[in-house]
Amino acid sequence: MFLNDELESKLKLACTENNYNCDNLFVEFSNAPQLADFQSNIAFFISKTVKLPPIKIAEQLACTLNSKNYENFIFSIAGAGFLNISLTNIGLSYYANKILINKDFCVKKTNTPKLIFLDYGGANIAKSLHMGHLRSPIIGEALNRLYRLLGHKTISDVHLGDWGLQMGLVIASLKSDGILDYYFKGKGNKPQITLDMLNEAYPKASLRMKEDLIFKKTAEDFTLFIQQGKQPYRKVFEEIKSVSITKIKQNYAQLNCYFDLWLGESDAEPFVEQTINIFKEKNLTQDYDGALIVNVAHEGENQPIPKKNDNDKQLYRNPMPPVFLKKSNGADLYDTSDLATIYMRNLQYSPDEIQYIVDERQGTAHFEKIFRAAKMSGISPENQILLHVGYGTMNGPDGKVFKTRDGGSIKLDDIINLVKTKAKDRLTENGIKNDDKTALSIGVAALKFCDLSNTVYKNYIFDVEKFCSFEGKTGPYIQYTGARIKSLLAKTDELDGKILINLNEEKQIVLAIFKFLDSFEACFKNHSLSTLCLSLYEICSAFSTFYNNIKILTQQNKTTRESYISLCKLVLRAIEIGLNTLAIDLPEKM
RNA sequence: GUGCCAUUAGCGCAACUGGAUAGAGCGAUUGGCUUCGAACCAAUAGGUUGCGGGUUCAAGUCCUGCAUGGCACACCA
Repeated sequence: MFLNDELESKLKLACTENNYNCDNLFVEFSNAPQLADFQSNIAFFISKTVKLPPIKIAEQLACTLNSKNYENFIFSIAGAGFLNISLTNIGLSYYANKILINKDFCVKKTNTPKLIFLDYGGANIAKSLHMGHLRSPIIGEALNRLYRLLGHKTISDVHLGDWGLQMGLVIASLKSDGILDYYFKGKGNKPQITLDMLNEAYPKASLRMKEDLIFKKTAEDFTLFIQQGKQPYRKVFEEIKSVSITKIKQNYAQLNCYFDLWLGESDAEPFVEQTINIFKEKNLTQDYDGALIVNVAHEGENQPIPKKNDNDKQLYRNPMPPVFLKKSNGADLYDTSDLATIYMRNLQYSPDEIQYIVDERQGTAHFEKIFRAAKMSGISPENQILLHVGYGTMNGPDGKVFKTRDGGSIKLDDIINLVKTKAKDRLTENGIKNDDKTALSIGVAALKFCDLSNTVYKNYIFDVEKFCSFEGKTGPYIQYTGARIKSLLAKTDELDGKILINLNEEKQIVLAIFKFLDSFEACFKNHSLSTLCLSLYEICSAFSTFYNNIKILTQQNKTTRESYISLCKLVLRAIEIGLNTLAIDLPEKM
């Protein structure tokens, strides 16, 4: 916590003076805010080793502490043995000013900066982005910014899905429709491959594959040909890739998501052979019906369960399937490219940590085995952290993965247009001169804040209404508070004054800012932005109360007026830092 | 079948290492714009934290059993 070091050292001193052991000493925000601002439960711990009731111990500590006459704090006791700490107005004012003039807003930087490699986005080439692609870039971008704010270095890679069977499927489908005659038969003019063609081809091919085994085989062959660099397959692949990337970049930019690297699975291809050789040299590979596998199961894992009927699928106790380095037809797989990618990243950047922001469903089992394989082979050095930040699925009202009525998924473009239109209507309704950029930033704020407010690993119910709701605990409410402060500050040119806290309304703002500063650590630890979202809301809520009850610019007393204005600046700065971390814009007017 | 995750107010969600009377938001009811921006503020109602046992001074939180739901489980990504 922001005041932890200071309060804990005071408490430690008091413990020492009373000859108490101060293990387990920590200070937290009060659970009974009507009684105090902070609390410590140290007396409960001390009473385990000392034969005294906790309340007596708390009393002694409070007495010792109060005898020091600290001007910023008052200590008291309550309940069974809580040691309560309140800030005086002098204390509140002191810290408010300290934060205001600090260039980092007193955001605690890390003592051990790391190089963190982030893998998020994960769009697929030849497939337009849909609802299922929302969370990874939103969460990834926010984590990226959080890490940098805390003093870490980061590299972000969009890691496009451009290397699997999907590519073979799309090309096989386009070819059978005659679109690729120029490449395959040398007939006609070079075709302009469009996004619409790709969007149509993939689902069609995907369906066809399930019934048409010859087509499936063709697609698998094509996939292999692309991977082998055979023409014209490779050329068509490159063509499709460049068409897709343009569109994907646009989509991500609308969400304020940017990447240092625009690499894909295919970029690890030059490292595949070396990667596989490492496994072979260490005798980690096995042959499995012509496929090349690595067994990563530990003792007792992946035990086959006897089948009831011969036709049943083989199931396993404590499932932990092997890593597949090569298919029996010689093609590479998801596993192969992920391992080669780790090898490549370590060769080029050797990060301290690699984080994958990937859907829990497709990630949990997969990354566990990939990480095991990477450690077994030494592709990932022992001290490198490999982490899968798995996020929950967006479910429909039935609790299952969200599907539209026709069984499909909503396109990302449609979602963005929806929230943007809704925001635009609202701007017009309020008589504010508006442009597409502002409308987009408000709509996207609603969407992103809604998503980031949820605990990252939990599934949540996708609700269109909620995604574009602008009132209450929402992104636009935060933006609105910021815009209102900006507009107010534009009306005055008074110099900054010292913040002097007197009113409860002011106190609540400062306490909310303490919580805000505290939230970064929790977010870092949990790889989740929900605590930051909440504390940002609490600042805005406290400010709105203040704003409604107190007249700022017309305040007669100059010192008080200047203090109010500085308090506004303090809040605005918090909003700016918070929204910037979440990668949400702050419009001038809305 | 095996494993992982979830279950908290009408709804969708919070609750920091186990701490005090489980919290805001939406929705509902009510009040507040002649005053710095009403995407706002204030107030009221709303709970046996899925069920049972256990550990503890203290359990939504830890352990255990059960119920319900979701997800994953061999050459898709």
